[in-house]
Amino acid sequence: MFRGINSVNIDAKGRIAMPSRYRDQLVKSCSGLLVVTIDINHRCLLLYPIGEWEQIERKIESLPSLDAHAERVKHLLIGHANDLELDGNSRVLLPQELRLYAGLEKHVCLIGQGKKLEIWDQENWSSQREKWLTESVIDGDLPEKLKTLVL
Amino acid sequence: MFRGINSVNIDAKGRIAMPSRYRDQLVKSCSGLLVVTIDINHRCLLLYPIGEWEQIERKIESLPSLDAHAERVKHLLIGHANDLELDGNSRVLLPQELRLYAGLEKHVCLIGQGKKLEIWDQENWSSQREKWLTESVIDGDLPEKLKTLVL
DNA sequence: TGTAAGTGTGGGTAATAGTGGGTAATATTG
DNA sequence: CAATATTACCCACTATTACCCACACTTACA
Repeated sequence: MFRGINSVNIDAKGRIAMPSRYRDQLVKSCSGLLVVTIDINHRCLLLYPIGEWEQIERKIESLPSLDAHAERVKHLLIGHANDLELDGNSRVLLPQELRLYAGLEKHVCLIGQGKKLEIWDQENWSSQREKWLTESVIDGDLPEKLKTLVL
Repeated sequence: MFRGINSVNIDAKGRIAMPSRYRDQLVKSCSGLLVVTIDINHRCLLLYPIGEWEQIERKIESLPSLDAHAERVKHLLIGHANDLELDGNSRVLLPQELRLYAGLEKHVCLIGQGKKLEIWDQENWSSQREKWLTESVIDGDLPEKLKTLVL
């Protein structure tokens, strides 16, 4: 289970170090095999243990082929998915294509989100975070499940 | 399972190199025998391991002969299908006819899409990708399965 | 506070992937 | 059957990547 923020640097070769608290867990649960893809709503990346990803992939694949929305999701998510493996130093190499998409330069944030880690450019994350914080909550728009959520 | 993007160049003879991560898999699963045909919705090509293609071909062939849509699909897909084989350097030669259809010049993208690889001209892919990325998601139109997808 | 262990970062190097092109064999055309 | 074009099979070069080692800095603990 991923949670919390980590700030890490991308090195000249495009690698990031996996925070140490996730390492044992990742080696045990998926032998260090991960999949990274794009987030289609934000300019950030999503990082899954291979097993988690495969479940999602199966769901996406089973979507109807002739539906335009399904096709879009399939192309964006599966089309941008890349297998990764932790190296000897527990780092992963992020493909250039994806680094460009998310605007990852040097300083990035890893945001734990349960099954997955999100990878944000530091700047993008800060501004998105501010946006979320200042957004007012209008009850009318909330889905039923959210309305009844007890924190 | 094909996933992710690869940028490759078509050489002067019309060949493209199969990304290395697929090579072993292709040799094992289909002895390097592939089938390429056109995508009838986009200006790109579809590349299948021979086994996968044969399943699809059987389905297409069993479509009713007197249906106009079925006839169209049959002609376009089966009519443009070409057998390919990986050469000693793990490359395949794309027939000129199909290269022209997809507007493949020099820089192309291989997009993994589960059972198949899509072959796009770099430019076409970029613009189609932008289109998909900027398309707004209108909940009302989403198929049920997509609405409940949890990433 | 000093030492040891571990994390995050940088970078060198050998292996390999991707690319280009020569040439001989094969197919196509007139 | 000759002339031409196309394809298959090599070999060679370059850029990228995987793997390794090194070091600075933090944390843990005596």
